[in-house]
Parts: sequence; C-alpha cells; structure tokens
Amino acid sequence: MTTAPQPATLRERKKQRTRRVLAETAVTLFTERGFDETPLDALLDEVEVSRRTFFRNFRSKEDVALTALKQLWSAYLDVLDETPKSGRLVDVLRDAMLATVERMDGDWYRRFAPTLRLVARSAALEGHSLRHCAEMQTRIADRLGTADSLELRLLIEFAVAAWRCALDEWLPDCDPGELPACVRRAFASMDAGLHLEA
Amino acid sequence: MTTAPQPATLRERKKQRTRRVLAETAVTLFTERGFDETPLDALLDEVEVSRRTFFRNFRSKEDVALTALKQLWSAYLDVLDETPKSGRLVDVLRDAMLATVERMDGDWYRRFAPTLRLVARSAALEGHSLRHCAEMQTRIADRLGTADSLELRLLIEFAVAAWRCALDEWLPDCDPGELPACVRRAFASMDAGLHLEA
DNA sequence: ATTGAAATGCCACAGTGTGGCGTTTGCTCC
DNA sequence: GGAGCAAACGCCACACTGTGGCATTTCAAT
Repeated sequence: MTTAPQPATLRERKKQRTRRVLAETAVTLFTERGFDETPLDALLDEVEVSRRTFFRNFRSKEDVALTALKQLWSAYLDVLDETPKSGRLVDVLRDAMLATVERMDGDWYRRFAPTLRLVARSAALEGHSLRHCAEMQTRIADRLGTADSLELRLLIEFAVAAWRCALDEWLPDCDPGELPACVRRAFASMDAGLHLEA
Repeated sequence: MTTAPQPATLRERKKQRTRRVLAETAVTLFTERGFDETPLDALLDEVEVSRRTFFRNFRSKEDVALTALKQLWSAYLDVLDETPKSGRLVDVLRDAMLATVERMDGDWYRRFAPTLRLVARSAALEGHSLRHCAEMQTRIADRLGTADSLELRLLIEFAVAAWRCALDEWLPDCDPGELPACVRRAFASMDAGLHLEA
C-alpha cells in the first residue's frame, strides 16, 4: 500500500486532491481521445482548474499522464532503501521490484494499466517514460554503488530493461495478479537471452 | 565510409545540401548556445531557410540535432542486413556495431562527438534519443526474429544498453580510435555485470 | 477578527509545429 | 532554346505548450 501520510492542513489536502483528480481525469480523458489528439485545455476544462495552477502541480502534459508510473518508481526507490544488499545484485533489484509491485493498491493498478497503454500509443509519452527510467537508473546507481563501475551500470540497465520487458508481457491482459509472474519470468530469462544462438 | 550515392539530379543535390548544412550548423550552434536555450529561428536565420522548408526536411528541432545519431543507426541496420547470423546473437549484434563504427568517416565523427555531448546536457534530446533507440530495437527484432520471443527481446535490449554504456565510456575523450575498444569492453562486461555481487 | 502567506485565476508572451497558397526553380519534352 | 509541369520554397496564419507578472481569493495563525 502506498500510505499517503494524510497531511494535517486542509489547504494541503485540497492541493493533493486537485493533483489526484488531474492525474485520474488525465488518464481517462487521454484514453478516450488519445494523448496527442487531446489538447491540455480539454483536461483543464474538465477538472475546472486554470492553466497556471496545472503547471504548478505538473511539469508538463506528459508528466500528468505518467503519474502512476512515477509513483511506482518512487515507491521502488523507497523499497530499495529498506532492502539489505546481499547476494547477486540483480536478484536484489528484482526482489525490490516484486516487493514494490506487491505494495501498490487496487486503485493504483486501475490507473497504471491504462497508463501503460497510453505510453504504447504515443511517441511523446514513450520518450518521457524512457527518460524517466534513465533518471531512475542514476538514482539506483547512487543507492547501490560504492564506486561507479561499468559492470554496475550494465547491471542496472539490464534490470530496468527486464522490467520493461515484463511490462510488455503483462500489457495484453493487465491482470494485477499476473504482474509478479511476468517480472520473475523476464528476470529468469536474462541469462538465456544473453546466450541466445541464431 | 558512408558512401552518399551522389544523386543525379541537381534539385536533389541542393536538397541534400541544405539538409547537411542544417544538421552541421545545428550541432555547432546548439553546442555554443545550448539546445534548450537556442530558438529554432536562430538556426533558420543562420542557414537562411524558411521554417516551412526546415520542417519539410526534419520532423523537429530534436530531429536535426540528432542527425549523426540517426545516420549511425541507419548504417547499423544496413550492416546487419549484410551480416550472416551464426553463433551467439549478442556477438552478431556486437560485431555489426563494430563494423558500423568502422565504416563511418572522419566528418561523421566530428559531428557525432558533439552530438553526444548535446544529448548528455538536454533532457529533451535524451528523450528523443532513447525513443529512437527503442524504435531501432523493433527494427533489429524484425531482422533477427523468426518468432518474437522474450529472450530475443531481452537480448536486443541488453545489446543496445551495452552500446549506450560504451558511448558513456567513450564520451570524455571521444577519440575515434578508442570507440571500438569501448564497445568491446562493454560487451565483454555484460556477463560480469549480470552476476555482480554486493 | 486581522494579518500574512500560499494558492488560484487571468493575461500576455515566446517557442514549436502544421496547413494553405502563391511563387520560384529546375527537370523534361518538344 | 522555349513551354509546360512538378517539386521545392517562402510567406502567412493558426493551434498548442509552457512561462512570468500581477491582482484576487482562501486558508492558517495569532
């Protein structure tokens, strides 16, 4: 569960509420009409907020669409901080991802699945998504690396690549119960892939 | 060598020439003033072409900046088509990249190195670059895959990731003679990375 | 209740990318 | 070498994204 710490002040709760409504409405609206085809104003009219306040809460149109994805990565980094690093690092990264996926609640899954479909359909979203992955990779490296080695960099690249492959396998059905199996399968296939023969 | 087939017609040569001048000027201009900080009009004024003709030759401001990168991938796909696929596929992909890098001429290297530095400094360029890599991955899969398997997908992800790591190692010096060694080192470290222990 | 800070809304602007349309340029056929 | 034709070009106007200034509202805290 992504436990929202229930901010004490009313003002803060209102702000969080508009953030949440914007992210949810964005996913449904973009799903209905397409990301590239839907002007931002359509979202602003729907939620009834001004352009100004939108850009105080989100960096861009892509940003709001990818909220669920970013929440996952944020949770992943949290899990990684709590994880003891022992044994093969690729297993550490995989188990952290499994634990993260386990923590997310049903509401998140209802936003995550359509988000993935949006990314698959829009080049702009794919670009932002990949860039965000790259940023997460540097964060992961900071948390793992005593020294910044080529091997470590490769390892993290491979783990994130395996994660993206797992999502591709999960995408057709998007059954929350199946995601861990997809992750395990992708990570288990890494060695076989690397040694694949023609 | 990237042998430009010398288009017979003068009209076509003029078009190619403006394309080339735009790409070259873009790299130098963006290097001097920064990609995000330089409006497109600055490039158009410098080369003296209208906005309309620019967008007939390039899809976006990012596109023109990444010309050298796209040329490399185009050459890579050509090499891959001529390559017999035998043995470990990861070696096939690596050797094809080595052969591609070998083919590029000095002029290309003079544009490629600053292009990489631009990508490292601009989030927008990094996003476009990563998306282009993703597109190339599907192209590679088409050329390799009889059936679309998880292992194949992973393999291609890993190979492209290794290539990007090689570029990161090459970036500080950007000595054309050193690039093959960086590629070999990155690909040789894949197994070690995958089995890295904490 | 008053005061101060934070959030919002409105407005204007820079920049990117697209489409229409008339004009120029170079190719081709006579 | 001239006429006709298609492609490329330049100019103009427009939609959309994202930013900054400034007045107004809303909540918090005393």
